[in-house]
Amino acid sequence: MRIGELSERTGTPRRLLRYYEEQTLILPDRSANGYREYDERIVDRVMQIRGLLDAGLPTRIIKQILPCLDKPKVIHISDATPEMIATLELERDRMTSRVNCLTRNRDAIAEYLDAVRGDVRSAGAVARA
Amino acid sequence: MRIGELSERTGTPRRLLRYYEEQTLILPDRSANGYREYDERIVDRVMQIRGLLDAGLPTRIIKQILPCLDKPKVIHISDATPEMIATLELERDRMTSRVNCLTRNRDAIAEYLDAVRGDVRSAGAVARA
DNA sequence: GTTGACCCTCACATGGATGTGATGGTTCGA
DNA sequence: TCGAACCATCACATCCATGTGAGGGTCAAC
Repeated sequence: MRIGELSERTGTPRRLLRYYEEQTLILPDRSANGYREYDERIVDRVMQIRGLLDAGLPTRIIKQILPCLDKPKVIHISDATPEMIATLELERDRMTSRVNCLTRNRDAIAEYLDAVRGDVRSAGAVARA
Repeated sequence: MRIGELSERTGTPRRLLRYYEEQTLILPDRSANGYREYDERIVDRVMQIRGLLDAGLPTRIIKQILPCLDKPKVIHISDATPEMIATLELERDRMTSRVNCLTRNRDAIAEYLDAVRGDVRSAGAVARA
């Protein structure tokens, strides 16, 4: 597919698809006329990129973790340098921290919303508690 | 405490503490000489802000969700406008998405790391699975 | 063969979080 | 009283993800 379709299917501006390519997160090939040609699988990858970006990871990090998320993992095991592994461990832990932080705060928001949605009497009861 | 101590205790540059104040995420009072004076509780709050920022939330949103995370929730229930509630619900869902995305990818990284750390035979076994 | 809808490559702009430094006031101990 | 170590404001700089648009090819349909 070409960039327009990918853009629509992923809800991602073309500009960003080109940007992700520039950051070497994706690597479309080109048809004779120079148009980018995207593989079907790239759809999922773009979604993943967006999700991670939205979760606060910079493209530099995403670029490093993407390769080890591909299903046939073993291919990439060979070229795992010690620094690479250290980076991944660190990033894994950072992601865990993020998950914890987000979960904690989301639960608090949910709890608040539940309280607000509850009728006034129950809210008053909470107030007196 | 003054800004220097808060900075050290939270690992946050002074610059950013002032920035968060400018964004009205925190509201220190001032001593006679104009120095910012921070309450003990602000330490946790700053950590929370940093965590949320790191998880990809903009200060604008953080500002909205912080009030409903304070323990005596009920105080803020009264001034909950419908738009406010809608915003919170949306943000709660966005946070859930982020948690899912992060968890998924973190688990994949962890799995990869386990595979890399494991000996070659077990990696081969995974490959054949 | 022209038009419209695609695509390309620049390149400059913006917004948000952060860095850095200039300039100057306050406090406190040597 | 002087100097170090705080603090203040202000302003400009940077990085990164994104927006926007100019100037120009490609191609299919009419």
